[in-house]
Amino acid sequence: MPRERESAAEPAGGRRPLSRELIVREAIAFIDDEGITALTMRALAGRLGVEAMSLYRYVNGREDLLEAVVGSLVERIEVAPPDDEGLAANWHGYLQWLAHSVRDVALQHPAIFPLVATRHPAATWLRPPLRSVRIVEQFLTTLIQHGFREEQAVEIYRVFTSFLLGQLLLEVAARGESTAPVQVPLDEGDADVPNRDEELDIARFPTVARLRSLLSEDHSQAEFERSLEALLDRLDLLFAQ
Amino acid sequence: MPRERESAAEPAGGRRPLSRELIVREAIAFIDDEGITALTMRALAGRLGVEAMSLYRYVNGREDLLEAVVGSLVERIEVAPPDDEGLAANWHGYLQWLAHSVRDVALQHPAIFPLVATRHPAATWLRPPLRSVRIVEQFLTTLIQHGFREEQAVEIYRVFTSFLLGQLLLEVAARGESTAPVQVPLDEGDADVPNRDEELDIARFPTVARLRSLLSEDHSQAEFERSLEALLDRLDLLFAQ
DNA sequence: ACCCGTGGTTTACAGCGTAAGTCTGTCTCC
DNA sequence: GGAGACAGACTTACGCTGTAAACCACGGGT
Repeated sequence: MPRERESAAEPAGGRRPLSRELIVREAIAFIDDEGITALTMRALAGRLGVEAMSLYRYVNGREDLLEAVVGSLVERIEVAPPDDEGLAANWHGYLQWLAHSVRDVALQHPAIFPLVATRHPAATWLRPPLRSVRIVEQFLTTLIQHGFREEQAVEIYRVFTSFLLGQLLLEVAARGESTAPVQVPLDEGDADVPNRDEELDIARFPTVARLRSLLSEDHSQAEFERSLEALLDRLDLLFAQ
Repeated sequence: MPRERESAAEPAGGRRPLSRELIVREAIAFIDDEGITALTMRALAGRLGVEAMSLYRYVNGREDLLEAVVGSLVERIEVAPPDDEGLAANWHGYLQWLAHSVRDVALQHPAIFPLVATRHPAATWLRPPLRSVRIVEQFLTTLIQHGFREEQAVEIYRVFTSFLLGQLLLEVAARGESTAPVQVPLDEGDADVPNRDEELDIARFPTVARLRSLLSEDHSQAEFERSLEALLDRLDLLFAQ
């Protein structure tokens, strides 16, 4: 006798029943695969083997879906390092760990992070829908319990967040570039050579031309670590206790 | 005798003839007024007293229009400080001036800056369409001529850009919040109280609750100056010459 | 007188988000 | 067993979007 199933509504298609979580998860996968502009209600529904309007029972329209997607990613940010690594013992360790946690999520979903960055910069994390209070809470309490004054903690929160935002936005963009397939138009050959004048004008921009390869190198990882270190050192200096 | 007009095609309607520049300018004003999602080809055309399809003679579709909008804003960034202020004499002065130039543009068009930030982080400024090579060129040459090695100049460019990006994204978001009218639904009173549980849970997040006013204060201006100073000092240290 | 480029309009269409109605199978209570 | 109730999907329909394509008006140039 087969193990009982909690839902008898399985139409023998092996299709999991719809749910908000499933829809959001699939939306994330979809955006990862095909980009955010390709995400339409119908297309997403199709991927779930379902009609578009069915989604509306679980999701309050496309805007709400995107909110949920962002929320889901924010949820994945770990708030506290595992005890056994002793990272929580000093605030350097904590901030370092948090930065990497955010970075991991951002790099796992490069197509979504810009959305997170523009719709939920730290400034708006405390407005409904409250997406990440728990991160802020953890952040502030950790710093305060390590001896910072309240205003200092808040200031560090701001500095730290804007640092992360800029750094990751750039890194995500850089990676998207290097991995993106070169967009060859594959149109009819009618296209008149329009991008010749777009070519880098070596006469006008000699330095950029000379340093081009240097500029397009990807140091993201190392640079991230170094900049993070620098930020922490600076905080050390600023708030020497 | 009235001064002669260079265009005899004026249909007595007082309407300037269409042009790419005019369209882009109007699009910027539109976004400033009504936000980016409200910008549709028909709406913009209507504002120009013209039919939607007329825009397509000057603009290669909506996507191209947005590109042009971003490009126009990037163009407005001044590349070099006026000679008479002596800011170009030291690289601190130059970077400070450049940072403020970018900041001015960002704060003048808060609804557009996120678009600039996500579509044109520094990493993509060197790919066609080459939007801001001249900024990069000026940046690099200035630093190099002040004694930095080439790799240093490139690294500073990266650090500086990610700093600006994060800082301004946050500031723009913060300002948008404080000035945004509180979105009261004005629907029928049918709406069941759904945002009660969204309220800040004081029990679970005591620190955030306590520091809420501190967190929502707007120190953007002062903080921007301070962070910029700190960054420059750090660069001083790092590349002490 | 003709033509043709310039700068617009008109018409048309596919695809979007989504409001509203409808079907269908299962659960619950008698 | 029968009768609702109801959840979870599908179907239809509407208004709006971006945009392709065809169509005019008209002001010189030859």
